Amino acid sequence: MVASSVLKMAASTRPGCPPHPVEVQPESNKRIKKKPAPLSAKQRAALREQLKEVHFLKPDYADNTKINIAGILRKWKAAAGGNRDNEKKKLKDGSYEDLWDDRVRNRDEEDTEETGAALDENSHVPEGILTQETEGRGRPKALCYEDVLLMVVRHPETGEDVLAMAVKLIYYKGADNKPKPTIFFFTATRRLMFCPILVIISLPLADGAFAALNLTSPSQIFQIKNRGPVTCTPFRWKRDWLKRPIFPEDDMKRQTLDAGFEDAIGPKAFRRGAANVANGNAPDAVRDQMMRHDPKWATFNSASINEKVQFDLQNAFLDESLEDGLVTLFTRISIMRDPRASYDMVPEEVWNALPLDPDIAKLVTQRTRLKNGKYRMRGTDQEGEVQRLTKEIKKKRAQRNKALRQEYRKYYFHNRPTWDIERQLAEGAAEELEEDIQPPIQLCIPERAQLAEILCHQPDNLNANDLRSLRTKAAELLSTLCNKKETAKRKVIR
DNA sequence: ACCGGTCTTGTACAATTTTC
DNA sequence: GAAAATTGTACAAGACCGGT
Repeated sequence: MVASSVLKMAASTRPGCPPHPVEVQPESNKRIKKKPAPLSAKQRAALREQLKEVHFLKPDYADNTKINIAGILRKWKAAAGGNRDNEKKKLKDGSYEDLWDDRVRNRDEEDTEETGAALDENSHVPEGILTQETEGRGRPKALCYEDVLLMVVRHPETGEDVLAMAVKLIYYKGADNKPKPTIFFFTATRRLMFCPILVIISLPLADGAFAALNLTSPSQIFQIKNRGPVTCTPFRWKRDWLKRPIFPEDDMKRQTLDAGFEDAIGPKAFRRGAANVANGNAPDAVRDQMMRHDPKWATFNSASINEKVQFDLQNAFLDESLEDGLVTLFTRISIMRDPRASYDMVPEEVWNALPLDPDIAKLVTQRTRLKNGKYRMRGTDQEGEVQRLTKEIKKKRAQRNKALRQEYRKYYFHNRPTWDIERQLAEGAAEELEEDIQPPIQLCIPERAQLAEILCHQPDNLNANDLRSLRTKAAELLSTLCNKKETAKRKVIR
């Protein structure tokens, strides 16, 4: 189901920001790296044997992974101009300081890291440098750690200590360029699949971003209680992590296609869905709160953090009841779902029957001619050209295959119902045991498989304790998963 | 025109198959 | 038996697009 996208999101697209992303290794260094000495046949066989057991690899992230949102990058450049005042003023008046506590104070930090000079934390960096920083390598405008406040709060009604989360989005929407700081509150949901807190727990654990050094497992997080008179205990992030993105662009597209939806479910669908559901179930005011908390409420200076939190948390708890609506939403989307469909569902015969693409054929001929019967081109004059052709061929083939996959999907979804009808009529009343087959979960990484199992097949009526341990388990799996990626799956030669 | 996205192209890396 | 080619995962970043 949809879970796979969640898994994918968490596992595959983490930015592997090194603790100090500063000294940028010259790219070439990595590439110059010599090829390892060739192995003997025996060694190779041994290695092959060993690799049979390998089901996952460590992700190989770029040194300086950035969020890939073109619009934001453009804004970055543009923001060097006058546009920043708005934001700066907001920060200056101290409105957010109590809630977003150490953020403001830490604002001038990258510089220290960069030069390696240990500036003391109270020293002030001139405005100019600040602006420069923001332009160049300040925080990305994606969701960063500093935008997320995870905390244990006392439930206003039950008095229980529960996890809650405030997420601040500055540039989340708007027809103009103006930042619209908006704070969303979340509490844990009973349906683990939709639980935002689960993710926010797992990612920092995998990153080691919690300020509390001995905080290393999800179960510890769930254990934290409010001690003494406080009713809110926020988890702080390590300073290094404040300006780093929590997660980058998602990769839901292919995953949801894999799950057999006719159209990929994207963030848009979620958003639209959420709005629709709220429209049906809640008065406008509540909907507005759900979609966008008025930024003004956080701007007053007099209130204490606890007041704020409490005020808004009540609304957050209200939202909880909408969870069921979300389930409904997925049901609605799922009407057109066909579990038999997948990303690449082109049958063998079709692949085999595929006529030669004239363009590709031409390129291949060209290459063959260039190679002139030789196999090894290293050092020859034609080497470069042959490589170029090889690349071109590869690209063309990839495009072609992709087009075919898409075409076939279209074709399938269009015709499938007709085929079914025809078949039914042909077979008369021959009762077909209508398979509501859940596609089996087949994932290489054990953590991913287990997690999928938990999220997809979560039992409905768990008691508080069981739910809690399941939640813990899920968070553990999720954070482990962050450090693994799938190996490539080789199919039989086509 | 701009925003918030998606699509496409290009790159690296590693495992595997093909070719000579 | 090793070089060359191909394949699949993943990341980067510009191109492109539809809605307002």
